[in-house]
Amino acid sequence: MDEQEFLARYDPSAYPAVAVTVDVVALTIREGALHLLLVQRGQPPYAGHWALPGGFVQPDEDLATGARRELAEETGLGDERMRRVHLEQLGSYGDPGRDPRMRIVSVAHLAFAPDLPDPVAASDAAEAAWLPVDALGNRQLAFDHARIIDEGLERARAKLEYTPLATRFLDAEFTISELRGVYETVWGHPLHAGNFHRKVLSVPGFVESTGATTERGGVRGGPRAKLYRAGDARLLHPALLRPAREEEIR
Amino acid sequence: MDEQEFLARYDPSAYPAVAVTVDVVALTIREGALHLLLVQRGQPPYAGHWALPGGFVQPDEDLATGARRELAEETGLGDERMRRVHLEQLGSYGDPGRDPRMRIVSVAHLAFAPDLPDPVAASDAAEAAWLPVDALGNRQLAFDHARIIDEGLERARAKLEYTPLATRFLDAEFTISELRGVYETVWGHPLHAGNFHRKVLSVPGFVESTGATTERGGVRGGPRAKLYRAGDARLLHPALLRPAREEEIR
DNA sequence: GGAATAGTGTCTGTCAGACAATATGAG
DNA sequence: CTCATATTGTCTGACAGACACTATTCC
Repeated sequence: MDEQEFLARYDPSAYPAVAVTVDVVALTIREGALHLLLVQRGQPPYAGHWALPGGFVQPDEDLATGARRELAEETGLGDERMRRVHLEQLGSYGDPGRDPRMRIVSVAHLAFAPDLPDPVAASDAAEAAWLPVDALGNRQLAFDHARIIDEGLERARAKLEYTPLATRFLDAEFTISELRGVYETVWGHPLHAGNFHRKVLSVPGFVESTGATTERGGVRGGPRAKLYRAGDARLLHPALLRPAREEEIR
Repeated sequence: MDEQEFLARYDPSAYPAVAVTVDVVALTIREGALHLLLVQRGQPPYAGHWALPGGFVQPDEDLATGARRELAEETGLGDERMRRVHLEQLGSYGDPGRDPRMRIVSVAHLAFAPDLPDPVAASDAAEAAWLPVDALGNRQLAFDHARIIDEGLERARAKLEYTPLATRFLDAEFTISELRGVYETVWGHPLHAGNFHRKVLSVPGFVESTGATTERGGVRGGPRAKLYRAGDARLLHPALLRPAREEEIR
């Protein structure tokens, strides 16, 4: 039996029935707080609970494309603004019983977006919104999405250390202070302005100057800040490390 | 319609037909060279090509359990020795067309194992073997497994930097030189013995002394080395960084 | 004895973090 | 003018990497 013949005889239904979905942990920063895109489910299971945007992967699309499509549908963004969104695979979640309907393996993705307009609820959701991640504790999350979100947040914090992806939370041009704000928001504690400034400029390819400055100083005074855009580095070297986290080591 | 009723009416076959497999990039060190567990396929598609060990995820097991099961089947290891094997999820690969039979999403895993006996070929494979990763170039790899292996190797190199997982390539007790050998093998270049020694001992929780030493010195002379076992750290702090890789940054 | 290895000591350049200083612009 | 902020400078301790040295053991 050669390959052609084998394929002709192949019966897909002979294998365990599994469905594959793509879910997206989409993060943005609004008013100095980290926000997460969630949809309120309109249908069982978990009707009324908040859940990650996502859905079944379509036959003709790869996983990343599926995640990007789901995110675009939920945010209502056009191609242009979607292009500034960073998207990467986070991990797959496939415990039996994580979905009561059937065996569903979810391929979770992580997205970093600049401040975006309020989302539009898709057909299968009652509502969609950017919610502050610090206030998720009292919300009922569907499936194992609380765990996926936790792992997404930790991945995001780690990624800021050794990649220039913090710039993806900002518009194309930004000041060093705005960039510092991203780090402070995602990491959850203040950074020393002077040291941060010097460090960012010393990492090759992190940011490049536009030559321009802001139109005005800060709301409460201060000189106009120079504007920068993202550089061409894919990795930060040396990395911008978070202060030691003794509790996470053991 | 409540949740119960909804679930009773739910029709799994209404969703796109996808199969989910787990594949394993299993690494070990033999004779100072990094080796990878591969099986030679006995059936189409890609009959005769080398492939990662793996298979369909079973209805009652989660993804990590499936990967562990596939690895145990292929290596013939018992529970005891499997317990010393590190296994983590690497990523999912689901491009349409990556498998000519049907839409298959593969959840790849990465495993670190101490030197293990030669594998036994499972039923669906003509042969199974630990092959040196440096000599994979001239072998035909099935599906997109070459890419998965590349990403597994890069993940392995990165993991040695900030986790103590290098110890998983060794037996329970090891010398600092053996540990250095793991780093040199995985990273592919020599390290300074003295500096490595001091660094390893200075990282809290990386290794702990057993109080014992080796029975004899090295084959070509030298004093007996102290023996260590893995410590309780989950992360290395400060990390053991690879020398700067200028080419990987941009 | 000769050679290789384990383990320790020392020095230097780099860098992170603390702190200080200066300059600019909002109110 | 007063204050907050942007940006640059200085200092100190930690650490990585280069190099050197001693002790131990194999052949």
